[in-house]
Amino acid sequence: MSEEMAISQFEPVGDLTEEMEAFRGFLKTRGYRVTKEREAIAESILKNHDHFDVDELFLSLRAKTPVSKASIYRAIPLMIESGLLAEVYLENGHMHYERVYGREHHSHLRCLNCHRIFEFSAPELAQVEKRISRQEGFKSEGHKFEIWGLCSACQAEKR
Amino acid sequence: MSEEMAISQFEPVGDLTEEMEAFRGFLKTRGYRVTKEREAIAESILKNHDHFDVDELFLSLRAKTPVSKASIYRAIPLMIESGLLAEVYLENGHMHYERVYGREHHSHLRCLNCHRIFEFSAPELAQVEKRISRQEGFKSEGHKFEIWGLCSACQAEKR
DNA sequence: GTATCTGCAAACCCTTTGCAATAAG
DNA sequence: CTTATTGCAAAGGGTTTGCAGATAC
Repeated sequence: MSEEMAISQFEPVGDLTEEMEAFRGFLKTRGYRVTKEREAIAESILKNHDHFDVDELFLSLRAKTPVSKASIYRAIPLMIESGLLAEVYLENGHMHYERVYGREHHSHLRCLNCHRIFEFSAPELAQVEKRISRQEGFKSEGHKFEIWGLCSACQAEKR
Repeated sequence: MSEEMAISQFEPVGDLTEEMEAFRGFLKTRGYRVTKEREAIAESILKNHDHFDVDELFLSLRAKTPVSKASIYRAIPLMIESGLLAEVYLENGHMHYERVYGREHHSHLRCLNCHRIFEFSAPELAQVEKRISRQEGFKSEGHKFEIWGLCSACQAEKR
């Protein structure tokens, strides 16, 4: 596990050509237009947002290439459909998203005290998804696993 | 697994004395008052709501013992704290709840087409929670696992 | 040139909150 | 009696939408 550090932290990625090209390809295939706003949004997410909410994205775009919140909200379903993003959790009344493209599938540990998100991988979850789906005649497309509680720092603090 | 049938279906439970008494006890212990509104809400949930949203609860109470939505919204955190309820998922922009008291822990299969919820139990999930928490120094308080995809009926329909 | 997309502002809708009246203990 | 709780209506706040102008193709 590594503490989730991406929120509001700049974390440049080497070459985005491939990822951006994949997104443009998705748009064209679907008959959607490749606009500078959509490119700016996707690029910002690929560059510096592993986890984010709409406001963070809006603010981080404002400096270089301002995009209205309306356009961000309209772009999100497209990015989810393209496999670039996923909704992860609701906190304080608004949704938080996570970049999926180019990252391994993982699950979350959520601290109820400091609200930080930690990530981990547990291979048996995919097996559970598979087994239960087979048992129930379900055609699964994904799963989500989350653990909540107190992180080690917050346990220490309360002692 | 059994299809989740409780939504807007009456499903009487034998004797609610014990469950209601537990809820009253919780209120008293915390210094909260036992009001007829809180009793009506808790009783309605225990009697006929395994899964529900605020509007369903509001409407089902309206006939016999009307309770305002404000009071329902104010009662929910208390019921969650008492262990009677849990938030389960956000759909169509509003929260859905599930009765916890007197039911076994289970996970959900969510059909993306018909939006029905199916339930299942997978014992290894508790083990994953335990193992990961130990590994990460986390003090866990619960977990949630969800699988989404197409239920068998919806697969057949689309064929 | 034409249909999609954008920004703006207003609309939406679920949820929360202020306040005066009511009821629990 | 005292203080928590209720219902109402208004406010809040994230998200969606109508529309006119801009832009991709």
